Amino acid sequence: MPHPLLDRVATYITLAENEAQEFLQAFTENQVAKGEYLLQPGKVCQHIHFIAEGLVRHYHADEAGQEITCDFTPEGRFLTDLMSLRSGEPSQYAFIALESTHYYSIPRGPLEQLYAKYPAMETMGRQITEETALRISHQAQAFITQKAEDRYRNFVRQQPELVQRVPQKYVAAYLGIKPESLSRIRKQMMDAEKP
Amino acid sequence: MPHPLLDRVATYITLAENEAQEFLQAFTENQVAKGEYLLQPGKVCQHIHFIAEGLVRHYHADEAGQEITCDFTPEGRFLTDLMSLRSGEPSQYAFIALESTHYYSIPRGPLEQLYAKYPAMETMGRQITEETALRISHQAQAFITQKAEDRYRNFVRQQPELVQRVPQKYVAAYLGIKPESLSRIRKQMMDAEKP
DNA sequence: GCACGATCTTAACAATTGTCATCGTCCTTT
DNA sequence: AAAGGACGATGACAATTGTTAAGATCGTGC
Repeated sequence: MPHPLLDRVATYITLAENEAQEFLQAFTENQVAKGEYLLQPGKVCQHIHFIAEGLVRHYHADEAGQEITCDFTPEGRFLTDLMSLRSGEPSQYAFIALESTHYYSIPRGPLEQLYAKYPAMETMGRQITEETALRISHQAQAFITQKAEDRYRNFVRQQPELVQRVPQKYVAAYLGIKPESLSRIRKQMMDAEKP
Repeated sequence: MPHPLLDRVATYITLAENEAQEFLQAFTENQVAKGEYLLQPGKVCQHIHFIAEGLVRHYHADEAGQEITCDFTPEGRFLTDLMSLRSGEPSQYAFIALESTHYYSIPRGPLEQLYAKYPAMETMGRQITEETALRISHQAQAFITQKAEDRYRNFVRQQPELVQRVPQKYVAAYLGIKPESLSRIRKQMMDAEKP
């Protein structure tokens, strides 16, 4: 029987039926409504989550207490704060649902046990971490080399669904600009399209 | 006998003497002069490097063919392009020595063999990858939330040695601004200090 | 030592983005 | 239906950074 989490795992490694069951059983199944937290601000991140359905916004509060949206996780991707997970200290981030979200969670301890028992799973974990690092790295590149309009164009091109699903003020925060600036950029793009 | 690479490994895992020797023997020892490449542009990255002494600049060429400095690796840190290493495709990056650099390199194959033989080494590899991801993530955060002057202040505070060792035009590129802008920012900071 | 090129500084002006204030729309709640 | 609030659009002005050009300084090689 198909399962979104096992489908994703299958893209990395092949598990025997009993291994797949043991893997799944280490996870809990959860559901949050729009506006509810997967990780509350100031709490310790103790799980790795897999988003089966829905959309999550990552943010953190800077020194001035401002919310800074830094990423979105839609269905099909993993989600955690590696720093907090490893150190056990409170996370600097919060995860909040932009849509009703269905997800699976595994605590660090059981995950480490699976890693120890099945080295292939650790290999998978390392690959997922690497991919996350690459995603973040690519985003950082974009910030260094591109101006806001180019970042927005690329965001629209690379994740067109998200443009529809994410309120513009969060898109603006993700792009590192103010909502007014995003409005201005969108207008310029509209004007340029239809002279 | 102390060895910079084993010293670094010892901060993650404890190796038996024979394991340490097997680990070391999988590496080759290398030396490049200032201005020489550890990874030439357009080549496949086939190794993970450990910088024992020296300083390396990472850059990549964007669509317009411009060099974009994205990071520096001083002595004591690991260095690779995970994307190219994993895919076997040409790297989008180049690594070039800013100073005479002494380093150790291990190809992907032997590393994977070590991972398979000693799961603790894979654990270490995963941790190093996570740390790299966190470093990059933190840098991306800084770009989203801070203006250029703040990014420069933090760079000076966090890596004061590098400010001395890296030519300013590369610092500017790393900060995502033009050399002229960095000059202006430095002047403003000097003026503010000594009125 | 000298000359050359690379690097850094400085200044004026242009482009981009931020800030502030206002307005309209849509949605929710009553 | 009315009131209120969140969201987005718009415009004027300020702050930041880019662009261009010129000159100063430094190091390197001849």
